[in-house]
Amino acid sequence: MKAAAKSRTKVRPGALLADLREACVQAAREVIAERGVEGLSMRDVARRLGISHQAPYRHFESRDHLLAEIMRRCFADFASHLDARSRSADDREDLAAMGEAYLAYAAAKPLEYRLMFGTPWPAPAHHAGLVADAVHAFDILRNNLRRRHGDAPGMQARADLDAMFIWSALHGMASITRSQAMDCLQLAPGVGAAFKDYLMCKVGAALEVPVDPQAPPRRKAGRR
Amino acid sequence: MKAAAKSRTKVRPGALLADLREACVQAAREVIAERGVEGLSMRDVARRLGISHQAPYRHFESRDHLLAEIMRRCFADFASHLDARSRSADDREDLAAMGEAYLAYAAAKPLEYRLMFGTPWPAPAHHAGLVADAVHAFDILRNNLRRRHGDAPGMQARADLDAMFIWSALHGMASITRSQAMDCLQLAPGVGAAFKDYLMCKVGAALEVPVDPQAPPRRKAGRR
DNA sequence: GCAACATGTAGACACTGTCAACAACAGCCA
DNA sequence: TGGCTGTTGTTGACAGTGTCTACATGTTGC
Repeated sequence: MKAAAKSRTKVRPGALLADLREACVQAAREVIAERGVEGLSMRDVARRLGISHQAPYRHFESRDHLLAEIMRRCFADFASHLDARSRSADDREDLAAMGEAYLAYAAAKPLEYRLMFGTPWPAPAHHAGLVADAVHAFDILRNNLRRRHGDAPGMQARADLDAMFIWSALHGMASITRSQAMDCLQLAPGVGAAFKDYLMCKVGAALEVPVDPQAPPRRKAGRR
Repeated sequence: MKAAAKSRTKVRPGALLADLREACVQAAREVIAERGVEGLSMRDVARRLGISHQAPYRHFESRDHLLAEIMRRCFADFASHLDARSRSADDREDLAAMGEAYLAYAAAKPLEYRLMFGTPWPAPAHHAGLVADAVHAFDILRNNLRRRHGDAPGMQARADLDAMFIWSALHGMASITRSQAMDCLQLAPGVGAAFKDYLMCKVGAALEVPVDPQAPPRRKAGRR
């Protein structure tokens, strides 16, 4: 044990820092995978690595700082996952691919998804360069819609509204699916399987319909 | 102190149980309101009530059981809030009123909303009659849509799909708004204010559009 | 009156995050 | 070569947590 640490430091000074920091992050991700975010404990991380309970504090100011670092990586991973979607020249097809990629990520990595979008951000997250990756992911969506809506005045707001609408539907579906609430609702047969495609269709259709946000629909006959 | 307790038990045996149980729930809700769900602690509840740290355990098996009881009340409160919406004979108007009520509740009681829909349910929640209230709230929405779609075969599934779509959009918006993620995104001016009405319009429009969930839109020209 | 029961208290245990003091070691400079 | 300084890791504390056990007290039913 001690000899191993010694040889490590002899071979490459400073490597121990990087190694242990990285090892902490990996161990923490394992803990989260096994017991969820709430089950993450600094002492458990240290125990898994066979180091003292205070060693991780040399690399992370607090538990929340460790969590923020993990969240940062999740956002970067998520953004690059969206970037790696199958591209299409057609903006509508590209948008659909984005939606599929979003939901696929949420389904494949539910813990990471919940970490990013389902838990309140710890305070250190706001100072960890984490927001940049989050905004980058959103901009992938936003830029697609800005291309569609053009640069006319007011159209940027329209694009942002569409982006927020799409994000709401996707995030809502991802959250609801993850929560397994559907198991309690005794839905009609086939609903669970068809849910995703149905939602994507509805969202796509909603984007094609011209909307005047000032006038609530079918309140009065006048169209404007 | 002791005299008060004595007189209480003298007046009505068993009242002390109900009193303290109720007091625990109220104190716990205060803690949650002040420090969030994560900050809820049995010992803190006891301290606020001036009782020993073990007294609450006479009325709640564990912290999670206390939390489940609070969640149960939240769901009942939420369901009755939806029931108390301004009724309308027109199903579409009624649906809109439901959506407004849903979002109003999420905005007015963000902590309760997060407790119900944003945190993983503690194990005791599944055995606390809590699901019934949750399903009741969902049925308010589902019944509206079943009226609209009729009883033809397959139409129940369609109604459930619409319900899930609507819930996704509403829940997504509520979550995103609550997370204050919009503050980071540098949205175009007015987007924040218009978001809710825009989303409601889009959802309403999407419900009017006929959708064939089998065929992804604009993949091929053939409509069926 | 007495036994059974419900309720509340006190003390312990293992666990947590985090602070403070200490030890080992690297690199730097005289 | 030797000492100084800063980094890294260890050890030991402290206050906080949920929960188990043992105990006290007061009420109810026979």
